[in-house]
Amino acid sequence: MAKYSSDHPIFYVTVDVAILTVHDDELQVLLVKRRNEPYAGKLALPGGFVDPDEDLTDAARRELREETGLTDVPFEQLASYGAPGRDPRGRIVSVAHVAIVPEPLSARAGDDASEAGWHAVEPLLRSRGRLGFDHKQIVTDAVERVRTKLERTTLATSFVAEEFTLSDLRSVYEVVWGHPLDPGNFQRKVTKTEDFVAETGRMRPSQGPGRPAGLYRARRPGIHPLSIPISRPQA
Amino acid sequence: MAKYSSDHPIFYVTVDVAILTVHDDELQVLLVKRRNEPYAGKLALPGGFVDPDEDLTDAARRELREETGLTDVPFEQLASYGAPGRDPRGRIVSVAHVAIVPEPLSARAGDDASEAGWHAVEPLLRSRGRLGFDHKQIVTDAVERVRTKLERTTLATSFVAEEFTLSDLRSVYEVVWGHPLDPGNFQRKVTKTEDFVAETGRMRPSQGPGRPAGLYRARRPGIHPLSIPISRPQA
DNA sequence: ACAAAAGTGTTGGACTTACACCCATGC
DNA sequence: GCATGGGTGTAAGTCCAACACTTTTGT
Repeated sequence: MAKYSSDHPIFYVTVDVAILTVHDDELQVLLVKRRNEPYAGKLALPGGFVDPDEDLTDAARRELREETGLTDVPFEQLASYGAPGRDPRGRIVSVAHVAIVPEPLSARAGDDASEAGWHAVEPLLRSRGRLGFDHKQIVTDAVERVRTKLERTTLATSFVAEEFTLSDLRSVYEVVWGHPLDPGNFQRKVTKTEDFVAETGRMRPSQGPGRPAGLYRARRPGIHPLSIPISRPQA
Repeated sequence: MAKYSSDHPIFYVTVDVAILTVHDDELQVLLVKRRNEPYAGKLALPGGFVDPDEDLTDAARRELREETGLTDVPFEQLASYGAPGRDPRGRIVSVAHVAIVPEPLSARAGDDASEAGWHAVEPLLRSRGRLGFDHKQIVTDAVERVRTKLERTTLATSFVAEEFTLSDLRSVYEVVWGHPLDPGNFQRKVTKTEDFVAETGRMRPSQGPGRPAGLYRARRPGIHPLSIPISRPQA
C-alpha cells in the first residue's frame, strides 16, 4: 500500500495518564513538573508521544511503567482531548487514561521523569493555574470516573495492598467519595458480595488499640463488575 | 510560537459516530457503504477527518449533521481507537462518538453520504466481515455504553419523539436490554422518578384496540442522571 | 478500667417483584 | 361481548440505614 499523503491535517498524538492512589486519607494524583515550554514550571500529568508502531494502550502502559515502575496495574482509557488551542506546538490530541495504584507501593515516584510527585486532588482542583494544558479537566474527569466505578466494580481493591483489612478498603470509599460509611454495614456488604474479597484467615498484627482486623485479599485481580453494588451515600 | 516540527510520528485524526435509534423493535445503527479503498464495498460508521481548526466535538457534530440533518441531538464521546494497523493508509486515530436519534425522525438517512442506511445491531455484531476497519468493535462498545446509560440517566427519552407514551418509552428499554419489563411497574417507576417525564394531559389518538395512552414529554432535554434508576433485569 | 477498633444483631422503612384487577377502546 | 393495551392496587420478599451491642486489643 502506498504511503498516504493527502491534504488532511497533521496531528500528533500523546497519551497522558492520571495515576491515582489513596494516601494519608487523600485521593492523590501523580504529577510531573514541566521543565520545558510550553507550561514550563507548571505541573502536568505524566505522558508523552505515541511511538510510530505503538498501540494507544501500549503507550499508556509504557508511560505508567516509566513513571512508577509498575506493571500489571489496572488502567483504562478515559477520554480524548483535542481542542485546537490546547497545545501551542501544534495540533495535538491527547488520549487520557486512568490508572489506580495501591497505596503502599505508591510512596516512590518515578525515577525517569523529572520531579514526579504525589499531589492531593482536592486542593489541586480548587486551585487555578497550577496545572498546564487542559490537565485540570482531565484530572476532574478521571476522579469522576473513579467515583462512579467504585460503586459498581471491584476497583476499590486496586487501591490497597495485596492483603488488606476491611477498614483499609472502607477508607478507600470514604476518601474517594468524601463521606463516612457505617463500618458494620460496610463489613456485611463487602463480605456478602460475591467475587469481591476472600478471607486469608490471618489477622493484621495490631497497631494500636482495638480488636485486630482480619486480613483479606481481592478475589480476582483487576476491575470486575459487582453483583451487589456498594451503595454511595447521597451528598 | 514557531511552527512545531519534530521527529514525533505523524497521525491523522478522524471522528466516527455510531448513530443509534430504535426502529421496528430493533436497535439500529446508521452505516454507510464505502465506495473507496480501504474496505470498499464494506459497511462503516459515518465519519471523517477532523478539520485543522476544529474541536473533536465539533467534528462529530458536523458528521452527525451531514449524515442525518439533525442538530441538537444528544451525543457524547465514546472512546478512541488507534491500533497501528487499523487503517492501511497510515497512522489514524479515530475518536468515536455515540449519538441517539428519535425513532420518527430517523426514517430518512443522510443525503450527503453515499448510501447511508439503518442496520439492526444484533445480526451485525454476530456477522463477520460486514463492517470495515475496527468498526464492529466500536459498535459493540457503543451499544454497551447505551445499555448502561439507560439505567442511570434520562437517555431513553432521546430515542423517542418529543411526545411519547410510556409504552413507547418502555419499548426502548425492552429493545435495548432485550428483556420484557412489567408494564405496571415501569409506569410507576417512570412517573415517580423526578425530572424524567411530564404529562401533557393529552392522549394519543388510539390506533388499535386498548385503552388510549397518555402522552408525555421529557422533562429536560439531553442526558441527565436519574434520581431513581430504572432497574435492569438480570439476564 | 477505659478507649478504641472489629464485627454481629436487630429493627423499621424503603423499594422491588409479581401479580390481580379495573379502565377504555376497536372489532 | 371479547381481546388488547393502559393504568392502579396490593402483598410478600428483599434490601438498607441506623444504631445497639459484643469482642478483642492497647494503655
